[in-house]
Amino acid sequence: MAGDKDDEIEIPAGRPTINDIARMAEVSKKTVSRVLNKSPFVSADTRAKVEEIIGRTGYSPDPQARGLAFRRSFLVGIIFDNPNPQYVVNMQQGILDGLRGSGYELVIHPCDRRSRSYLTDVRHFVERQKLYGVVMPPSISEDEQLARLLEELKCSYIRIASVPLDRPERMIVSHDRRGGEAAARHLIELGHRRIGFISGPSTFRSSHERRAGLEDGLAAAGLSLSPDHIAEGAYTFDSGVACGTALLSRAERPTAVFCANDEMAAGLLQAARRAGLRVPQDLSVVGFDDFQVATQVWPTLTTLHTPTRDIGRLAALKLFALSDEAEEPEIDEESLVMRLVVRESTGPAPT
Amino acid sequence: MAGDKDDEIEIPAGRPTINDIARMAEVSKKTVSRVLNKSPFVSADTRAKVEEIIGRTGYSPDPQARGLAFRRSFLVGIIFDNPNPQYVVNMQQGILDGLRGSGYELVIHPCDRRSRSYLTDVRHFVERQKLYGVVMPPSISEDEQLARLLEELKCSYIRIASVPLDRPERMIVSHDRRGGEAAARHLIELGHRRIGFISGPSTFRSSHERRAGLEDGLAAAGLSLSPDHIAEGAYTFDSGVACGTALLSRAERPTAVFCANDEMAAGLLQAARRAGLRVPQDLSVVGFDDFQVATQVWPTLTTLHTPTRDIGRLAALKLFALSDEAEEPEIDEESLVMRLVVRESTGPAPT
DNA sequence: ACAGTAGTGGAAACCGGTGTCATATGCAAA
DNA sequence: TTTGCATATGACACCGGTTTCCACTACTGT
Repeated sequence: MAGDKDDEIEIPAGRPTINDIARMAEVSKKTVSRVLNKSPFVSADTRAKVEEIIGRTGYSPDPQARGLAFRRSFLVGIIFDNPNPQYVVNMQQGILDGLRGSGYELVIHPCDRRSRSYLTDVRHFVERQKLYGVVMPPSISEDEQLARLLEELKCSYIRIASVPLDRPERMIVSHDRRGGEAAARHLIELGHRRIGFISGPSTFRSSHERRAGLEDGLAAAGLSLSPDHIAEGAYTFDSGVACGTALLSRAERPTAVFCANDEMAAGLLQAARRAGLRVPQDLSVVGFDDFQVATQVWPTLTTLHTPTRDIGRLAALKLFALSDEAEEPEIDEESLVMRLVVRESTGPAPT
Repeated sequence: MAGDKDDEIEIPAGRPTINDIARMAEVSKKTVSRVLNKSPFVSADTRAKVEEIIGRTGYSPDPQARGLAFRRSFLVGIIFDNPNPQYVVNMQQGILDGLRGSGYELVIHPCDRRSRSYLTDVRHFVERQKLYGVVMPPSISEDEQLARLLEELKCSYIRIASVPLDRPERMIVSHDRRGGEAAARHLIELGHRRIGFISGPSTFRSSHERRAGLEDGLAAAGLSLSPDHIAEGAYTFDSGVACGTALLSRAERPTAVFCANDEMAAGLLQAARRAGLRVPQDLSVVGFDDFQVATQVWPTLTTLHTPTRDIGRLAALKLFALSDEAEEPEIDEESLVMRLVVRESTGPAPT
């Protein structure tokens, strides 16, 4: 028993490791590991002692070493191709909300679905980093090839889309269709009968759903969407200008137009101004998203508020639920409802 | 020598490890490691053989194991508190441009400087992940406490700001002042003499610099900025409306106003409309940033284009240069110049 | 009193890389 | 021929965790 004068508990110099904690608590590192991983086979006394020391030293296990042993990382990825900066930032914030306090971090991976190497890039990204999971917002979420790739790589994922695409535990379905219906009801209540629609790109389901909702609402009032009053845009401001110009030059132009997003609605306002139409006296406009642009144009846009950040948070929580690390979060469906925000761009139909 | 029938080269089942490569190349794992790390002490033959096998198997080393041995990670962080989504997304894209092909990934960490735990949060983030480096755009880049914290944690960082803050190798200085001067020259050439300014929050250096540039330009023409024609905004649309309303109600109102960003310029347009002023006939407006909003308002904004994405790319490259992993990138100063984009919101001064 | 069993803790191997150090080889100089 | 040095390679420990396996308690039931 030489050198047992040194059984004083020393605080190590740098960041403590599991060995330091074990030494200070006078247990084996395995026992510390059991405490860290909440194993039931640790006596209350031992657990308390170890936890006290962990708290006092501020120890937290090294994610790399942990990950190496677990054969996975503590990183969550977001793979996206959505062109709207505000959508992206809100979604990132939401995911981080859900990750907070878990020790997981968020790694971003924007991509271009048209790129030849897109799937290979994603494969390298997920495989190399051994991601814990990924979140995919639209429209990348609708890519079945990508979903199959992640399946093959055994990487958990959550898809956010406006229609159910696969197993519900891996999906968050946004209520775009009901949003479109709310827009329709609002315009119909204001007396509009000739209601037009500017869609997003045909590759976006959200645009289809928003249109389907509009048609639901119209049908309920005995109305329908005339092919003459539909234009296909690209979710961009410029496409909104172009589609708006086209719609407003129709012989029987609509008295109200529902746009599949705010950017295009802003473009439509521009087109209306150029055509000498006053909004909302001559033309009512409804947007979708309730992003900043909705309050920065004139007149301000009546639009549907999308709870992007809430959806992001939910996505992170669902990811944890997938691997039994947490309970399936109670989905507060009400918080995901898209609410109509009435501003200046809608008014009674011209007589 | 029992079992030497098995010296056939087998392709391993899952992802290959360094051991698999070593076995297939009939060298030690250490030699493979040397090839990976470009050690000069490997013969050309051996190197070629190992590289051939690496290429054929698609092997790439595990960043976690590598990081564990190196005592650092292959993650770059971006710490930001900038409220503009488009700035954030452009910056992220730029950093990713610079990281592409390097094997590094980008981890995001938005934060709120007013939060009590902000510095602690950053410390945990950087320390736990053992980040290779971080990029800090304004205004978080101006926080000296944060810089000292990173110094203490021995974490490389690049600060992006409109004035030099510390050692140049850790800074990217944006040319906000010259941008402000260009705005001034433009307005002066159009005949404006009473030129106003809407600033950002006083905590943003960029706003000071943009104003200083404006004053440079005015001084060169023998003009100056009247205190009556200055209002302090908050870089937000609403503050632009408020400041605009204030400035336009002055007895001698300015005939042109330079806004420290586009959002506020959009707000000013709104205020002008409410005040019954036509832009640009009665009032010229110059913004700053050239973000999407600049082309989505009416009239479209004359503004200064900021090369956010290029700056982000440069930041990533500089990070590598800090640790001799790469040459100091040749800073193409010309690509960082902020160019005036003339659109509809500026015109000759009213006579 | 004597096994049988569940609860608890430790030693050693392992995850996939890198660092240190020793050794083997080739070639020029003594 | 021997020495000396630089280059090329490998053995082994190590980074900081987890898992496997085993030993040692302290209870039970008979």
